[in-house]
Amino acid sequence: MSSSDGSRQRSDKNGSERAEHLAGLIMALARREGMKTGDRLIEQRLADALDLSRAPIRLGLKALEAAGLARGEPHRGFVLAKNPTSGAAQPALAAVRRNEQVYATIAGDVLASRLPADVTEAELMRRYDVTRAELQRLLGRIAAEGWIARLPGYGWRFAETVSSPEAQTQAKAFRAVIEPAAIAQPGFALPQEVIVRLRERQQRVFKGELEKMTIGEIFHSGCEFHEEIIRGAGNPFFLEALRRVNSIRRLFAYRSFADRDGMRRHVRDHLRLLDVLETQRYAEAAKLMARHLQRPLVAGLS
Amino acid sequence: MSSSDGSRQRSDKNGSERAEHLAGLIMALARREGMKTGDRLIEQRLADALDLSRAPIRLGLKALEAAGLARGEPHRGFVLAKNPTSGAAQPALAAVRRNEQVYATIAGDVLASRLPADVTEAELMRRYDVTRAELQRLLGRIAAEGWIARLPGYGWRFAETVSSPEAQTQAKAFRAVIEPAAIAQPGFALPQEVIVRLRERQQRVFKGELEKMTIGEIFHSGCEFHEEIIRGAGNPFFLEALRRVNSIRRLFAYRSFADRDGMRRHVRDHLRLLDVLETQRYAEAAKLMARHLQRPLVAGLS
DNA sequence: GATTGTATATTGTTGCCTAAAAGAACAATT
DNA sequence: AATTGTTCTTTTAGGCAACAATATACAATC
Repeated sequence: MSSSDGSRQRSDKNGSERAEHLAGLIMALARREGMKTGDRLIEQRLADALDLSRAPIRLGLKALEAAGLARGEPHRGFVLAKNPTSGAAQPALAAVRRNEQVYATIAGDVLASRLPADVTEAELMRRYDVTRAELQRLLGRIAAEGWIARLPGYGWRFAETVSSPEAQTQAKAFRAVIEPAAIAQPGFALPQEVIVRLRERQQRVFKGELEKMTIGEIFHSGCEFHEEIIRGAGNPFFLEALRRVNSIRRLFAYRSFADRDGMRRHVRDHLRLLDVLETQRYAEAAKLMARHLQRPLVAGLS
Repeated sequence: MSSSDGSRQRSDKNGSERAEHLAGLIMALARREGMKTGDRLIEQRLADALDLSRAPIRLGLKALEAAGLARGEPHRGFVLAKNPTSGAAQPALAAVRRNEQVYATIAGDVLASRLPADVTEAELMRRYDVTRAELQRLLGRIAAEGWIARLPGYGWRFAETVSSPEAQTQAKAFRAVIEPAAIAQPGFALPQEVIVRLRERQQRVFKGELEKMTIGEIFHSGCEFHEEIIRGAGNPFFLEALRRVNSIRRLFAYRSFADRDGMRRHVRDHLRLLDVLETQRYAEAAKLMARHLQRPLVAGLS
């Protein structure tokens, strides 16, 4: 990609890269929340949602204003100037994606077995042209996702989980066990407001917005749905396990392409499931979930 | 504990601390493997088992010799001079444990909710009197075990998983789902040699060695048994999920005390399970496992 | 009363450097 | 043929400085 002369300084160019990144995060959040032009962007609200303080949020908002996506007036805060799903919002979102590039590249290399199981940090720094700090943050994240682990001595080792070609099937088999079982747990319950929120989002996806969404967003939305439901078991181990599987499934998702029709059917499944859950017929819901997860893969989703 | 004047330099004293640690690792391995006085300590073998190279192993062996636990002759390598389960071997093992102290302290504080959910690195450095590097390694490990996660901004957040008082029950409920399900998976199979190895170890524990083992070792042995079995499903997601649960259960294990009788019954369950697995009656084995996991808690083990 | 603007303290990052640890290759020994 | 002893190179860790990002508290404004 870039130069190979070892100079790897942070390309500060003109605008702060960090600010653009933050702007992207805010825009992505706005999209997820289904916000529209004219909606207020309240600092504290955003800060809470993104687990940050107001200071970085403010940076992002200013960058958003500079990009013409938000309008701010003194003492009155910021307001969305463009619809987050519109074309104008794309560049800001791309800033986030660019930040994910190295991650995605590594993921791809591991999936394609272009990397040995054991690697050293220096090797990775050279290969992907990143600083040690960037790499370490990245490795930390990957480690948390569970597909790399530190060796006692030097270096890291990739989990076999990921590179194996059966991983996708195995992930499905695993989910087919834990998700229905979670619903069938004694204390399972899903608050009404959660059901409402989930239904609303699924319906929004169902009619209309599907076409505008990226694969990443579609996938993310699906994960959120399932995670929200498994949370109802009140047992964090189920949630954790699903999260982990999903973070690995996401790696595959980058490669699959969208099948909009299959996805429609998929979302319909979700809506039906919500109906059953609402009436607290959990045994039935568990069966429904099991069937849902046994459906043939739709663009790597489920 | 130690001084509070902020001076926290690596106390090199006389002997290298690292070497003692390595010696402890070797001794612990020798115990696990059931080695006896006179057995050879082959460098490459040890290096492979501990995922290290020969250089650090050699350091550990020298430290072991200095402690009188191993005897070495030129060009003939090292030989165990004491039985690893004997009292003489205790100090070396303690060196490893000392290294775990901070980890255990943090674990205890989290379990007892003496720490807030969100913490900063500086706070932890002050509280536990460790350098940043030590802390980062520790946090990395804890993050890999899944009970802390980095926040986007400053600081870290502990998972609710751990601090909740129901965690133990929830871990059990989760295992009661995945372990039998793993055995019931279509392609489940356990190689004969694995069964033999597991049976051998369980029998060794059953008669005799139980009394000599520490709680940590007993727990470790139990985990290994279950992990080895779930591995038979050939689906790494099951194994990973169990590993993660176990690493959290280990935190509780520090607090529970051993009930030797309950453990005998427990090991008997294991042996019976192996018998059924050997004859490939997997459906039956799955049921047996389910029952095994529903037994009342025995000193936090199962 | 909620939200924004601003100032300040705290926290984490980065780069540089030296030292120490680990890995790899090969010769020597049994 | 396997294992140990030795040497050499690569890789990581530690500490410290300056710096950048973040959090927090409080005043100002709507």
